[in-house]
Amino acid sequence: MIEAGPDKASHWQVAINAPLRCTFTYRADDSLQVGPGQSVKVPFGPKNREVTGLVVEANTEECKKFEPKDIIAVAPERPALAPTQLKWLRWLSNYYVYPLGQIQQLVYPPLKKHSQRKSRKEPVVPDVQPVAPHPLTDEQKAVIAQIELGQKGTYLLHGVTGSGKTEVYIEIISEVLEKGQTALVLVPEISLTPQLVRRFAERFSGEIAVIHSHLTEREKTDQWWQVMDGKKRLLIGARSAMFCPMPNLGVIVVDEEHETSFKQEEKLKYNARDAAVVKANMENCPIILGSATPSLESWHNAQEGKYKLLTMKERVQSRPMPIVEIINPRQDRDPHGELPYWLSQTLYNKLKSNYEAGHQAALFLNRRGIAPNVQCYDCGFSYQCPNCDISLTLHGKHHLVCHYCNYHDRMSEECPECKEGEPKAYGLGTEAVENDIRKLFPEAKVMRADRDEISSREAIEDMVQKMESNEVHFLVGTQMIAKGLDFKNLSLVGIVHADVAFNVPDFRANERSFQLCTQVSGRAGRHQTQGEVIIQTYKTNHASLLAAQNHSYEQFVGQEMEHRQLFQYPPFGKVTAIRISGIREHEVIEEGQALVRFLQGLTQEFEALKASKIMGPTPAPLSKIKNRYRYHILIKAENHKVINLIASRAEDFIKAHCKRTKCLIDVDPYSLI
DNA sequence: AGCACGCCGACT
DNA sequence: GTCGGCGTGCTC
Repeated sequence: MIEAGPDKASHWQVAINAPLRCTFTYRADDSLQVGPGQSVKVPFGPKNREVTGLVVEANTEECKKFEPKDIIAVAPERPALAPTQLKWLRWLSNYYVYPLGQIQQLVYPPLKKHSQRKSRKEPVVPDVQPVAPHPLTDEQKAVIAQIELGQKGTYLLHGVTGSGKTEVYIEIISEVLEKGQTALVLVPEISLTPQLVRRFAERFSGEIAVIHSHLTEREKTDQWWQVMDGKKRLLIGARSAMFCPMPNLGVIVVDEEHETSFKQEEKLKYNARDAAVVKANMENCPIILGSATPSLESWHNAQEGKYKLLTMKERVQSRPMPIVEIINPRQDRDPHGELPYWLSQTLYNKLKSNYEAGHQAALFLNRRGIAPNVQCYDCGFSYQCPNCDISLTLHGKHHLVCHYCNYHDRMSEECPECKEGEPKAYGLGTEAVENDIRKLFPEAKVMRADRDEISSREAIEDMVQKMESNEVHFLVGTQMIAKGLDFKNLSLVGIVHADVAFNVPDFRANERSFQLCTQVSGRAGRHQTQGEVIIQTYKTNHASLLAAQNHSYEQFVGQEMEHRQLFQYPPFGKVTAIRISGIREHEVIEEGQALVRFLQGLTQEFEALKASKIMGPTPAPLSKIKNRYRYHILIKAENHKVINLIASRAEDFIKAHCKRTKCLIDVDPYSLI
């Protein structure tokens, strides 16, 4: 009875949870309910250890080379995936050159369905009283009217900060839920605060599930099942939530679509925004990408007609945009030399009058600690990390830390090299800014928000609560305070040293500094008061800053597109990075060179690949981290099809020849550092 | 990833 | 002599 029935296959191609890109053939007993999309347990390897696998498709041809093993069982608590979900996973596997069997692990929650223990923790989704919808502005109504539900379509919602994008999402989602469908909202992890969840909960109480990485495994599992079982129909989550299988999906929203944190940098190096666009298309539902500063990729797609552009230029209740001033602190010193060197007279005056008027101010600097470098005046000695190619950052009075491997050292009184000079701190960090502000405003409450101060979710809550209740006068922080926060009494924002953002060897540096300045200044004066923003920089004529000053996305995008086109960078071409690292530098170089030679041979061999470029291996800007030397190979090509062809051949070559180094393929990389 | 197989140094 | 280091190769 080995013969399979006419309508039921007995042999299946199964993707295994192992770093293998090929599928394996298994036989299913008649008693098992096996089909494509089903999770199964199979024996694998010489000891027949039990691993999970994903049934991809029925096996068509008999192969005599091996005897297929039997599928042990259908995996418990793993409902079979819908055809569209399976198709999407296969797309991810192919596009990002990553084994399907390992992607499968992202689809299911980490624990068993029901726990015995009762949780004493706060519920993940707050219990709130329903609130009536805000009246919509004409612009919001116009945008909503253009979004067609029930069919596929990608919409780029470009709305200035404070234009009320969230109200648009809420309106669309309520229509989708009314039709009995489900909705997925993806937001950057950092902005997934209870404030945001509460806003949705006030409109859709009892319908919401939330998934992000700060939940416990139990909480995550429970939320996951609520969605899979159809008990909760609106899922709000960070990028990983998009793997949760949602029945009858009616819309996807990606808020702050330009955010680089949508790109996962490890394992499956996917971009959640791009993957969401593909998912929505496969599910045949609309997707809305929202941002005040759209990524150049999305903007380009809108210009090409692939995405439909929706624009909101007005802030709700006609609140004015903040006034932005660009100042060179070197040319705006206080005449008596009493202010810290980093603080311009103008910014100080504004901080002072703003404080005296009873308003809050925020100072932004994208660097932690007291100073990023400690050097000896006499001999030039500088404290370096022994494991990484970077100087140690000073924290507190004499505590030195490496921000990459957490190496600790203590700063000595005299120079460890020449024994004569005295080590001195160079450069600036949030801790130093905080100290200086405390000295300048001894009566004021100063709070610092960076990774050293705010490490947990509760700490963010605490910070938000203290800001909302006006317990804080000055907030000093990094990235953390740039995104999504909305404080009524915050009317002044200072960007302490904007140069940090664009002095990075990366083709997206300009884009990032424009986004940063725009997003940070969007924090100022969102309510009654006129907001003010001071950008301190040594490059007062930097084009990205001027565009941010004018609140002109068009101005920025025009000049930046030219630059990208000139160098064939995205969105005008596709890039893939291969990151090579190893303990011995010469091995990294040798294997990298071998890989480059192979790929260059490949591009010359085939006519279709002639236009693509293979560059490197070049040392990464951070050439050593945790005692591993790091090199890059960059592949540039005109479209993804070519990239994918080269990348999959690279993958094969790496498997066969790169034995002494670790090689990772990063399709559409976000950081080249 | 895991696990076996195989080839060399340093131990009871 | 053999125990175990990890380089190499395979997994339906």
